[in-house]
Amino acid sequence: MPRNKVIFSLIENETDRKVSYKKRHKGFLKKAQELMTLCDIEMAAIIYSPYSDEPKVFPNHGAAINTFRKFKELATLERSKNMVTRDEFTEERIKKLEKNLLKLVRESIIKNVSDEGSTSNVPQSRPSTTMTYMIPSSIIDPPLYAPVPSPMTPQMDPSEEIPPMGTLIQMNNSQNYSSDNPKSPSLIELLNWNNDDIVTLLDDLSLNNINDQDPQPTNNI
Amino acid sequence: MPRNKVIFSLIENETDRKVSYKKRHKGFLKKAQELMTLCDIEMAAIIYSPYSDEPKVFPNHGAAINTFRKFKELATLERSKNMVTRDEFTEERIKKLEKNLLKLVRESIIKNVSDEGSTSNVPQSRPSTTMTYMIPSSIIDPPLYAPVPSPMTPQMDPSEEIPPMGTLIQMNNSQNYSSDNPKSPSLIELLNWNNDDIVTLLDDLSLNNINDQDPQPTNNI
DNA sequence: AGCGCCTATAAATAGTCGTC
DNA sequence: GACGACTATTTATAGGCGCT
Repeated sequence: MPRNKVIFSLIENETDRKVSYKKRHKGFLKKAQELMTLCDIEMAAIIYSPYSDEPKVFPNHGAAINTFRKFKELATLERSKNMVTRDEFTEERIKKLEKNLLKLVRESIIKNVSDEGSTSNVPQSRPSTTMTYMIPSSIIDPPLYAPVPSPMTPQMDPSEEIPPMGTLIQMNNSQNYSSDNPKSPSLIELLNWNNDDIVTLLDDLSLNNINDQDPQPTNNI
Repeated sequence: MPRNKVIFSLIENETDRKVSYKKRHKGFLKKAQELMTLCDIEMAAIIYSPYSDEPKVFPNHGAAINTFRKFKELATLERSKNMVTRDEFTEERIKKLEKNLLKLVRESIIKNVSDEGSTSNVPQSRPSTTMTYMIPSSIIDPPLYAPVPSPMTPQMDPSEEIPPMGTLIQMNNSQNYSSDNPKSPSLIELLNWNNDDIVTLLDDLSLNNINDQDPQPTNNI
């Protein structure tokens, strides 16, 4: 800008460009610092350049992170980048967990009935214990109110979509079970899980650095 | 800076401060634009001020998001803000799932043994099926190689830390089980889960917006 | 108080030169 | 070629003024 007026386009000469970058980078940071200090505002900046291995983060790492946090579209950014909120993930997990546990319990029962006495999965040097265990029929014969497959059905198609427990399936023979018929209990109920169990199962304390403050009013978002 | 030299501290007078902010804000963005264009670098900035409801995002929303993505400490930021990567979440889920399933299976067995014949959880109008089910002793008596609690132990302390299946516990009596002793099978193995089952259980296609590119080489990080 | 405009002046910096 | 220092200039902008 001195000597010659600046041309607002890429500096073609690589050497000149680097020199200019270094000068302007320094000036830019100074301007940023002035703006921040003189006017008492919050700001952050990142500069990636070919001239440094690390990005320049203004005003510093921690402050920049705090500022980025406030960027209200950050959640959208993360969702599209292989990240989800804990609540979203947890909800999906519960559904999937219940569905798959149901399937696995069924398969496991079928397998153990047909292979009765087999302990191939258990170390031979360890004794096995045979216990009589009440299997609620709703686990074996779901979906409730739907045609009951034989327990000896060889193997369920893994790709088969199993409706969630508790879902009422419209019967083919249109026989109507009225509302006095109890609803199928969910697998979670059958396993005597309560809400605390679920929370315990899905909550991970090691990931909780709980400092959700957002103390600032929305007037400067 | 003209007329009077600038004093590098907060402008106390509120009116002057706002005027100065407006001028400097404009100048700052111009400097940023020049730096970006003349030197061909990638950068982004956010400015929160009391003088605008929306933060000023430079150079624009989408570009800023892309730049923030590159900020390599973003994962740390998210972890502390109730967000985790899918892999981190999945790994923790597997551990927690196995641990809690183990506990629940134990409790369920204990409950059903002591309340044998009870079908309180099952609709009375539906028949129950009693099946003989081989319970591997390692489910009942874990941790394997550790002191074995009585199956009739009333109720496990929910806060009790259960070592992951497959972890070898050093015995108190120092009796050494050499390596020819089979390793405790994991609960997942006992349930006849294979890797595909795990993936199915934990993978959620609806959350996969797979666009993991990172096409840029690391020279401008 | 909040503007837009003006202007004098402080700051920023492109180009140059000399060293390594 | 990459710096460091040194200008000569261009830019940025504080303070003023007038208007609303």
